[in-house]
Amino acid sequence: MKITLKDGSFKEYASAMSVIDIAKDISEGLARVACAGEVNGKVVDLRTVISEDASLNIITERDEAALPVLRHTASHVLAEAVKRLRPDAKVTIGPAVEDGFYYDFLTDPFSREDLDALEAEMKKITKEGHEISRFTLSRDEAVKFMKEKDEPFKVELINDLPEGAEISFYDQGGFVDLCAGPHLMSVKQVKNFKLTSSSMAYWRGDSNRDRLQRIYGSAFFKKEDLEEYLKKLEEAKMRDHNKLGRDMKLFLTADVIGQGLPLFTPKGTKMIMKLQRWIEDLEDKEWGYVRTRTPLMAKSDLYKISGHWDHYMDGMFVLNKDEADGKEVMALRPMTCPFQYYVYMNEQHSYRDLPYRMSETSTLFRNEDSGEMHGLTRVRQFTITEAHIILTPEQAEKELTRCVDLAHYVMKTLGIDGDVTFRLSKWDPANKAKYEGDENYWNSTQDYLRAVMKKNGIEFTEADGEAAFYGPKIDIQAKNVYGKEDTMVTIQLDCSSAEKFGMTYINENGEKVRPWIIHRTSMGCYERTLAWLIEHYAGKFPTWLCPEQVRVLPISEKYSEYAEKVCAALKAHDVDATVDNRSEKIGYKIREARLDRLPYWLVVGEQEEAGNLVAVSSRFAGNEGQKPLDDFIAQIYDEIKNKVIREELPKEENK
RNA sequence: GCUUCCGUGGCUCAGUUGGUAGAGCAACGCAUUCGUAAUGCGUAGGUCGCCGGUUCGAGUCCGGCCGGGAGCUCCA
Repeated sequence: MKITLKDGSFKEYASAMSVIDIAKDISEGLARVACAGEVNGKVVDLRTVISEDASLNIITERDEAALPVLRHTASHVLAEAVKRLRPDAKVTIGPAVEDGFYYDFLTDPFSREDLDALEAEMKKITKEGHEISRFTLSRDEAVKFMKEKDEPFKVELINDLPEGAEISFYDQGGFVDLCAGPHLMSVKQVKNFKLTSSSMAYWRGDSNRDRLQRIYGSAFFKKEDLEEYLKKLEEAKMRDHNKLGRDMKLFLTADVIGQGLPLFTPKGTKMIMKLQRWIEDLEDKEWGYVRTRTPLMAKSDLYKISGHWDHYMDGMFVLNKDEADGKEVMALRPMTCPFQYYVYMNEQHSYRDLPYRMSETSTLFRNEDSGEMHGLTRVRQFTITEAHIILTPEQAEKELTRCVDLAHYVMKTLGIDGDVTFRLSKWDPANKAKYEGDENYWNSTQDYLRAVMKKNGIEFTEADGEAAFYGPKIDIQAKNVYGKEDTMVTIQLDCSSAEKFGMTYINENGEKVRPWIIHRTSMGCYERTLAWLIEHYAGKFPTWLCPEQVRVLPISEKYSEYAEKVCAALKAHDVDATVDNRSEKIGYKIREARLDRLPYWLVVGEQEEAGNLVAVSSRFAGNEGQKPLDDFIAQIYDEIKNKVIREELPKEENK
């Protein structure tokens, strides 16, 4: 048998039966993840390899594939610890996930103290250092085995496995768990782990079934890696827009106003206005959009045509629902689509006019469940640069590409293009009632979007059940500091709404035909984009986006007149500048300017006033020394105009 | 909507077994007029998220509501 190692070398062994010995052999020199190997690209337990001519890679702890094995084993150690401290707890499943693992139990909630106690127990278990052995049972035997252990969830899992399947178990010296593997050779190898949090989860994700307690944790081979991971978690919390954005006085919420209804301060508003003015000009001047302004609400009749009444009722704020006093039933709009369609239909269109690109800075209302709201990323009212492009089917491919290009340009300019992933959001064939149109419609539109992305060389994932009810989407996804994913930009293909609304254009043969529609955003809603920017830059935004770009710091009140003059000159060049005129020492003013994350601050005193100079300091270069005022104005004007993203000084130098 | 944790002055927090609120920073005032990360002194600021209950007495115990976090579910 040939064993190939990651370094390219390989060893010949006489018998497949000795594969465990092989693993142990290798483990002494190279590997600690000794019972996991890769056969034909799949990570398996070496003990399952029986073929004489299998060629496999032994996974070493240096391999990425090793971490899930470690973490999965850690989850079994956790399960054993829980069973020791709470014998009545019922075990369910405990997989490795991105960055760690979890395990779900049917038991009472866990407090932080419980988690600490479990960690201590886990350490005890790993010190006991039992070997992990694997054995298999037939399905009937397995059911009997888990029934004896009184583990109903495991019994259910086993019953769902195909008949005749060989069911594997892992025994770590007393605690035995149903598991497909692979695992480490010994619990001894589980060393650097941490239980991070606990929460509730439903059995099989079904809110009608048992409520389980989930414990999250992570594990690493190296202590340094665990420490770095925990440090990263801490740092992530420091960047959390929901904390930082409030601290920086960009937005607030008020109990009496309600959940998911953020209020923007002058600073936060300034940032949003900068984004909005930029996007509107960009779309109109360079990408061929026209602008509309349509009502924030409409009669229910409109939503009945659009399909929202049937497919999106729960997500809407409905007014006069009971038609009291004979008042008409209205609803706040959850999207702009149908409104813009009526603008389109206000006149007759020729194929020569298409694509007709209508954009609107559009405020939308969505009645999210109370538990869904989060900071600025999930709110009940938000404003989005939403466009609907009416076009001929022949134009769709090119226009979809243009939409992707625009979104990409926007993200690149914001400096956040590296954070995103693309997703083809498809319907859910198992839940057809949620969607309009038949299988044919969905397959063809999904194929269309897939082809466009492939043609543009975009890497993407595909997800069922993420489509709009009227069509599939290209979604551009970004993760927040906690690793939770949100849609930033969406580009949707809709070949069905035109029919519902009776939209037409006149084709080359003079016939009235149905257009296709692209629903798209270029940046995502302003609230979510601001949140993303706060987290990406940890509040240290590129100069052009900063609500306060320059602060002029007179050394004493004697120079405040000159400071005001400098400030006025900056403002005349569209720079957001202020003067700190307080009678504080210069060191104090500088400290505050830094803590406020200002890109630039200008110290002015006797020398500067005499020479019409400013002493420039910045987040990017520290103390840049004295410059003529006009030079500085030219420099920052250019930086703002071109939306330059300057590199920050390293942390040590910039505290 | 569900589970769980949390809610003390603008911010960060302290407040011992229930005895009637305290610090630092910020703010404000006065002094200081200062050269690249904290000048000094003083003043003011809280019905302890809201409502109700237990108690002679509740920031502290109990219940409900509102709001915030994490996770689940949902997400056009």
